[in-house]
Amino acid sequence: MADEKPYHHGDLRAALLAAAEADIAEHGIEAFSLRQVARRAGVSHAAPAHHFGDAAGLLTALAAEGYRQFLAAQLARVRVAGDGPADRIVASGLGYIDFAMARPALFRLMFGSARPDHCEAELNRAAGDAYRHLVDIVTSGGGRTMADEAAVWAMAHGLADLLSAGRLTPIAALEPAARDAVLATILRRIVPEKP
Amino acid sequence: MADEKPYHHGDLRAALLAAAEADIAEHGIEAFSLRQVARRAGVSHAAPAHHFGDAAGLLTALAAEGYRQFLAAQLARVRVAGDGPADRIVASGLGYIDFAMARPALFRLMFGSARPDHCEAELNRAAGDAYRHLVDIVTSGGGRTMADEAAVWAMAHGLADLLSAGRLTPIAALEPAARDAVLATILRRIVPEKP
DNA sequence: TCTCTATCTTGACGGTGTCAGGATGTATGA
DNA sequence: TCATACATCCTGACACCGTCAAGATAGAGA
Repeated sequence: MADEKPYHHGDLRAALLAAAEADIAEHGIEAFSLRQVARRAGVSHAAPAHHFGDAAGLLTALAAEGYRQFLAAQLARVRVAGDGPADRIVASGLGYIDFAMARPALFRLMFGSARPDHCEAELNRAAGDAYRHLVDIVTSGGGRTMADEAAVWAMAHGLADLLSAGRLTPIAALEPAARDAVLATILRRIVPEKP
Repeated sequence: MADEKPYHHGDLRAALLAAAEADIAEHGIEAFSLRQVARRAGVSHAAPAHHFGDAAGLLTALAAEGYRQFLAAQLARVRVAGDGPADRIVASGLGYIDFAMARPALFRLMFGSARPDHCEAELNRAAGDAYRHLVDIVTSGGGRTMADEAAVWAMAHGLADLLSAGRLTPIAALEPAARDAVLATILRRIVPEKP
């Protein structure tokens, strides 16, 4: 009790991040408003500045958290996939697409927006971790060249971006199991040939 | 002469479109400002409203023009490509990527922004023309299934999006001829097999 | 020449991000 | 215990933004 309106929020930082993601999920990144997010979290319009500096700081922190969950989505798929190197590449691609379809606004913030500061240390590290996972998966799957890596990344990213943007509707309309099957077939096409 | 500051601009509509593209190319779509564009074109802050209604109207018209040039970039590559069906698919993909790398801000406006009204008639038609070209190229290249179409589109789009965003730097750093060779190799991997 | 209309300007309104300075709790240390 | 220091949050102000209404200007047609 006694929590009707405590002066100190408790965990305002986390609340603001959650409010920001809800806001961009509802209205899109273009309509993002720091004051709107503050209202949603029930604090004054200048409260976010103390935790994030400015609007770019909040979106940067949100994108960094996004990259961590993005990597987790890929690892979750890999964990339940077969042991073959091709299976792991396909599974990782499906995780890539899972995340993009489940959190389209966050995905666009990470890959299609200039508002986060992509040079900031925490965001850079989170994005680097995800990239290193990609390289590991591809090289352990027999990939040798720069083209192998680019092909796998671009295929997963292209499917994820188009699907999360509401294109490729015939595939997006499939039920999950059938959709996974089609996407796995496509992803398997560009798995580097075993030597 | 007598053009020091004519009250009537002459072709303000075209001037505003050019100013808008220059603006988003310099500062990104997120920093787009209608007043800034008006200043760049040398007119008052409310002048754009007469031609485009509001900011979304201007960006919608700009995106529609972008789709026309996007299709033209693909056709230009196809025109100088070999006659084989696979050659035409690869050429179209290279044109897709050409456009994204040459006009990254415009590409993002078209594919990664919710500010244009993607339901508006002119934009919808221009985007539909580009999509129909894709389907034509794929089906004439032996594609039969929904997966064939999605695979070609996603591969070209993934490469284009990543390259235009400054990722895949090892490929972006190559000189044009070498880059084309690498990209063509990647694109050829997903060309549907001849029956 | 006179009027009509498209074009552009001016001025105002509410909303936004950011900054400075003040208010309010919480923790520290005598 | 209590006073001081600090982190946290609020209030108020400023310039900028998009949009609307109303007025000024120029060219076109009668």
